[in-house]
Amino acid sequence: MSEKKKGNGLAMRPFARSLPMQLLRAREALMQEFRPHLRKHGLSEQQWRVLRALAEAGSMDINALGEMCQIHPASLSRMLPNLESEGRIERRNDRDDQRYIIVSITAKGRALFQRVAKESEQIYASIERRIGSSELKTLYELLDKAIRAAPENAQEK
Amino acid sequence: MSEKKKGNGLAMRPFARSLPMQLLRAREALMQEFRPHLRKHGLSEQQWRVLRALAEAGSMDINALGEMCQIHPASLSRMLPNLESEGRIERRNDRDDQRYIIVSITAKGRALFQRVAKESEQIYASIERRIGSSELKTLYELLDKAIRAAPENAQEK
DNA sequence: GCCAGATACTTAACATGTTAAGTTTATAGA
DNA sequence: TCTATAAACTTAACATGTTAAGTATCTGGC
Repeated sequence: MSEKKKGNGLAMRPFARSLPMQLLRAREALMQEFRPHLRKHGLSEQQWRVLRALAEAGSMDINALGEMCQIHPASLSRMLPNLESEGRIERRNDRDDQRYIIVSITAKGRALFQRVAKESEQIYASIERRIGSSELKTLYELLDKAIRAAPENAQEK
Repeated sequence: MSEKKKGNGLAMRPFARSLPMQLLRAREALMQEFRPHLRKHGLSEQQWRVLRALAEAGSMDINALGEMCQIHPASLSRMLPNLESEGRIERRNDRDDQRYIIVSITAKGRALFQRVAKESEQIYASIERRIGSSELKTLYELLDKAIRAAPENAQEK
């Protein structure tokens, strides 16, 4: 309103051109479609990520699971006892190094995963149709590039 | 290991091709660079979004602020009293409709915004160099498309 | 073998995300 | 005007995000 003309008077690009913000917006827009579906199965977004990671990659220690799910080990320490008491995962100490906790998915957990996966894929297919298969591929490539562009993403260590 | 060959035996595309997951990964990778910077100024990621939104768009009611910042009104109800007691924002009731709370940034808040904005832009410029200006532009376009592809993003209502 | 430092995880404290219920104010219709 | 409904916000409860501190275990050097 009372800005002269020197850019926007803000010394900063507009909020809509904040990459973290747009990534958040895009993610929230997508999750709006998935959340009710997960909720119907009694799963939080984070619990679903854990089941999915374990179903795909097998048993893992806490740090590896956290990296794969993008969930902090401290959060996992709180979540995993619940998932375990519900019989969806198991935890055991590593034989050779007692510091490590090895987490794995149970048969019950895998059965749940299969059910949820089926419906999730349908939602995903719908999203892919709307965005376009080619654009989606490009989007993945650019996201990968942005991830790799980070200073030290500590992929392995 | 013991999978036959039917895809990956998972009835689901790999985790790395989950769009919400890659959006989260990319966002986390970027925020790793911004968070220490914000922290240095005593701002949480969410507090910074609020200041930025108010600096850019002027005063707003809670719902509009929540939409712009992607922060739930319930979370804002908890955050805003803190920002207000620190003298960074102000709240007042709408004259014509007492249900609305109008939030605005103070001079002190704006001064803080300007300081943080300056450094943020430098970090952002570094990221833009690494990703590439052209790719970044394409990335924004695809993110916009993904956001618009959502069923009903309730932009206005 | 012993000890300092590193590693993996847990716990605690506080902020925020998420949902549901509650409160206040406004609006529309009888 | 009165009342039912809706809208905007708040509060509460619980899960998760985030950081720092704490515990147990391991590793390497003496």
